[in-house]
Amino acid sequence: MSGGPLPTIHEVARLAGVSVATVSKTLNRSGKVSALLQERVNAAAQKLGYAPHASARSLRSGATRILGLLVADLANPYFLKLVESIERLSSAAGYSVILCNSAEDPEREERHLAMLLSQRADGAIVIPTRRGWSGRQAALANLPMPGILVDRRIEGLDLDSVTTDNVALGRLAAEHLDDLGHRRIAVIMGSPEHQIARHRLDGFRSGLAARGVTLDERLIEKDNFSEAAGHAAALRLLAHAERPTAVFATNNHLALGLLRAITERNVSIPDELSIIAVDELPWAGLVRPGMTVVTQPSEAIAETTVSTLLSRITEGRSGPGEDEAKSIQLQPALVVRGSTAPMRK
Amino acid sequence: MSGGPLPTIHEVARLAGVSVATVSKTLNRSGKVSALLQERVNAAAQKLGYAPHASARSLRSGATRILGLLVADLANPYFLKLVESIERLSSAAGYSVILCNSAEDPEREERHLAMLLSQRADGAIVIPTRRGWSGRQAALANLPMPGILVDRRIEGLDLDSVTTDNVALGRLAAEHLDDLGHRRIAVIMGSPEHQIARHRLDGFRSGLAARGVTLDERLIEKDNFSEAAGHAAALRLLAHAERPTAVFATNNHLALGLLRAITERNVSIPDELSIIAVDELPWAGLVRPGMTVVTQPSEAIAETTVSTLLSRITEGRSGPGEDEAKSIQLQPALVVRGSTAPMRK
DNA sequence: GACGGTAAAGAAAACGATTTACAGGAGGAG
DNA sequence: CTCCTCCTGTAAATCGTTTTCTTTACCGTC
Repeated sequence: MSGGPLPTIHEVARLAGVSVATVSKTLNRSGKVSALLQERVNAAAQKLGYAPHASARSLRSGATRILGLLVADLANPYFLKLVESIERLSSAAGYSVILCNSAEDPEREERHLAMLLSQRADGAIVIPTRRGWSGRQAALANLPMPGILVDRRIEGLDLDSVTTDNVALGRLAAEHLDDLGHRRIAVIMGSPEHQIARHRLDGFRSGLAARGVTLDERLIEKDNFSEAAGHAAALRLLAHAERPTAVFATNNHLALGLLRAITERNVSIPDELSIIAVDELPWAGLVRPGMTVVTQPSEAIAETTVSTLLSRITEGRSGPGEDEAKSIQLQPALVVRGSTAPMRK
Repeated sequence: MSGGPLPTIHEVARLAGVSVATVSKTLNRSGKVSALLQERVNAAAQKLGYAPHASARSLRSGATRILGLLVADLANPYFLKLVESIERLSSAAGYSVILCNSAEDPEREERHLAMLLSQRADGAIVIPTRRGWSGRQAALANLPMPGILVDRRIEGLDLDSVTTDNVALGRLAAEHLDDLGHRRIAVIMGSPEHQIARHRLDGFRSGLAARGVTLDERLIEKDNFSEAAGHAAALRLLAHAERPTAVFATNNHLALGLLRAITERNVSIPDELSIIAVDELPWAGLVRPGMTVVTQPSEAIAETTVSTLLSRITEGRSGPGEDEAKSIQLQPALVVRGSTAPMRK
């Protein structure tokens, strides 16, 4: 917060006694410059505290080295983890990240996309909002820069995507509970309109079916993804005539609601009830026996996302054969802790 | 991810049958353009899907409409809340936000600052790392754009800052516990080298002193800010010969550790022990009687930060009288829930 | 009818970098 | 000695805007 105008490449050139072209070549390690002049140029740049003007550079070169990161919901701790990893990886690769939060609002999402277009970001990483994509796929499909979808896919949109294999995730949870001998199993699934919830439930159901266990449809609680919904669903389940011996909560908000109901009703975990949830959470340590969870590979997802996007950017969609959108699915993992236990005979 | 090169202002001008200057004036609502031509220009821009090239615009106009947001630790939920609010407010004011996470690493912080300088961000919002500022204040002081510090201040640095009044925060907690009649009170303070922790403790101590209560120095637990440190400190306090009747945890990681210890030792809250912490937390609902907390006014802090920075940007540090850095402190609030109760006689 | 004033539109000069195309000099071959 | 070829370094064009400065046209007034 001081100092006059910043030095330009001309002043560096003058101080070093060379032309601006030589300065540019030296700083970008492109073209041939003798060692002597390189020395002089670097010294001059250092002395003046020269920082190249990114706008001027991008205007001429056509690349901004900026990535747009458009997140559906920053408050979601899982997305936050993705944001953190993506920022770190992009930054390490020399890209800056413009962060946008759409807060599940399609209108904000659209405004942010327009802004990223104006900024001529070199690429866009998008966790799309849940709804409002019916007529708007064009907005993403027509993006003039490479784009990639994370965590959520959009049906009928020809764009790279990286997601968790949510069917496998459901199956993993199912197999664990079956291994422990549970038969009366409940699921708090969230909104049935949401693709991810459906996949997790499908995987869970088919996982049980493969072991010869049928999921009781009356023990599937459907509503939305809020903590309140999870709480209400859990209370209904606990009031059942034949109380389930295990519960699978398909999302962390739901799990939080479930835990609250359990605390209020003084249900003992895992003696009276086994519970399994999705994703590690900061407060997991609070839950006494430790939460058994199925985790999404967030770091791997971030890595795959960034590297896939960057190669699209550098390759410039050249080969006409390799041009199809990739749908990458990564595998979840089971982490067993104390909140699940063998069913008592 | 398609379409050829983006249309430029020249193509809009040609389609509308006017000069580029007229297009520019129309789109920026500056200068005089007849209604007829405005109509034609807007129609042409619309039809071509024209989006002005931000780099070209900034190069000429000198303003990027970009703010840098450099955060010491994205994983901290309190900072996350600030990030969320700052992004929303900036976006509403027409600014894009480049997000940088230094992860408490001074080196990353420095690299990010250099990047923001190169990008010619119009302003920088910085939550500085805890350490490593001894010799580096210059890096911030010499920033050529307006900058503002949030949450943490740096001694001897002439820069605007917005923080919580942490002395008041400590006092608020003290008065509440005194109102309830507690006398044997413990504090888990975190690192004594950290200014914020010291302020909170000072406020707490003087708040008690003003009521004629002396804080027992042996009940002040000092270490670092980790969950593990909070846990260890809590175990020591619970093992005390004369166990305290109330505990103040000055930070959310510490509170988490405290809660874990309490759960493990089966201490009943608030019957055996009253606890008070800092900041609302997503998992607060899990704690049975509800957490009594002193909250920092995060939304107000974000608002003040953004508006102060934006006015510095637009006013361009003109008036030589009003030029001094402002240190703004905002007031915390007490939220009483079930985790604190009157001391039993 | 000449003149001045005003408003609207356009021509052209920046902004600060990259990049292309060219110039100059050294060195070697014929 | 001349010609050709590298090899460095430079001049100048260019990217897409904004902005300044002219130009043009129109109108009312004397």
